[in-house]
Amino acid sequence: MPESEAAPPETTERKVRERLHAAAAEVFARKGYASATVNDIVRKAGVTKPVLYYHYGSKEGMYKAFLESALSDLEERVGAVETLRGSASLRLSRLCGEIYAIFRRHTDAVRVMHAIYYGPPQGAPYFDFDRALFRVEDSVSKIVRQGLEAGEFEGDAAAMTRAVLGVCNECIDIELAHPEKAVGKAGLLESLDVVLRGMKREGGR
Amino acid sequence: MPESEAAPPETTERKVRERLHAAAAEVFARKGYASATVNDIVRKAGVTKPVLYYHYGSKEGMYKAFLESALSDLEERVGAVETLRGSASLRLSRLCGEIYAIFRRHTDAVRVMHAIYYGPPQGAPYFDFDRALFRVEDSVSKIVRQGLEAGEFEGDAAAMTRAVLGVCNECIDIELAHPEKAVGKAGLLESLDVVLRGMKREGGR
DNA sequence: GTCTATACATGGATAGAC
DNA sequence: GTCTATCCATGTATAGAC
Repeated sequence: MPESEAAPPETTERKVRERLHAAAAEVFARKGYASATVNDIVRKAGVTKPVLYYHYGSKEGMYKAFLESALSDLEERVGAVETLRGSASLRLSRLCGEIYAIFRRHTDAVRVMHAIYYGPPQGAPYFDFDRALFRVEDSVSKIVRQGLEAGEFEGDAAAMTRAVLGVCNECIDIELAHPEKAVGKAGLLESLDVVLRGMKREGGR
Repeated sequence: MPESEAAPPETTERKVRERLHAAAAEVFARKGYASATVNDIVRKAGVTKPVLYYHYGSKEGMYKAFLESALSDLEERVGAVETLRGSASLRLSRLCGEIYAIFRRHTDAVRVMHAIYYGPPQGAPYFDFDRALFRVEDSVSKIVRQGLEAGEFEGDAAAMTRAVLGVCNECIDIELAHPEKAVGKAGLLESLDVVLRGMKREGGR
């Protein structure tokens, strides 16, 4: 990033950077890191190659800036939800709803992250997804344990945490693979309710 | 599976094909489709480039053969579990256990599939994952509906199906991202039990 | 800051001998 | 069936003018 010394009409530079950022998001999401080319990105952004290198240094720099902006937003919003009050069930609903909302805001980044995190590294540069994802896991885990202490829940904390995260991820996965079959926030909360209440009929067993 | 079986002195060809297959599995799983190179595969298999082209035609043919063998195994085993009898809960446990076992047998293929199916296509050739995955989903869904009809379960069938698949995928995802944190079949069944019984304490609310 | 033109490396695929 | 050597397209990155 060059040292700009009080240059007011920087609107052009800003817009170029943003256009590159948006174009990179689309291209990386459609092709993955390895298969995405700098040519693809600059073409979509309506600039030439050296412009990308001037602003982001390399394909790698472009990629990291793209992921960084999405994941920092995730951490911020999950942190905000942690301050809410109410029953553990209610707070889990809110948290899951927020996770889903973040996914909708950053679908491109989630798709790329998903592929790299669970799949082959694709030769992509290292990126610390764990920091943000552990944040989410800890947030769920904390609410579960509070529910246990309050006598609202019963069972194994780790198994319950996995079940809650499982329904969130399942609904996100469905939408990633088949957008037309998306279940939405409503479908997610419905599945969360299954986990909270159980599938078996009351008194059955 | 090659057509002719009555050729005894084919041991060399067989071994070469199998070595290539195994090498491709490792390389695709470590690098993904786009980033994996034919050179990587032949080097690991201990053969030269034209040998791969002779047996599999192209990088694409190598890739498809690799996935096909894993997914046909998946379909076959899921079909076998469908014949079992017992309560819906028990059959769901068996099915989830089998899904996990298949994942363990074909971790490489699952990793690659996961990335392509939920993530960017990576410029990989089209492969019909849906056929096999819908088979799994239908299998779970059918048991859930039978449980509902028998009065063993209560709730929304689609939401319950998502919850069950969610715990399976969650446990698989954990192992894909952090093998050292794997919860194993036991952990999976524990989480499935959470879904069956519910997190909330009996009588609470 | 942005352009044109190009250096340089790599990868998929094949020709042709054996 | 397998080898050596090579073709050719593509991709990242940069030099140098404006």
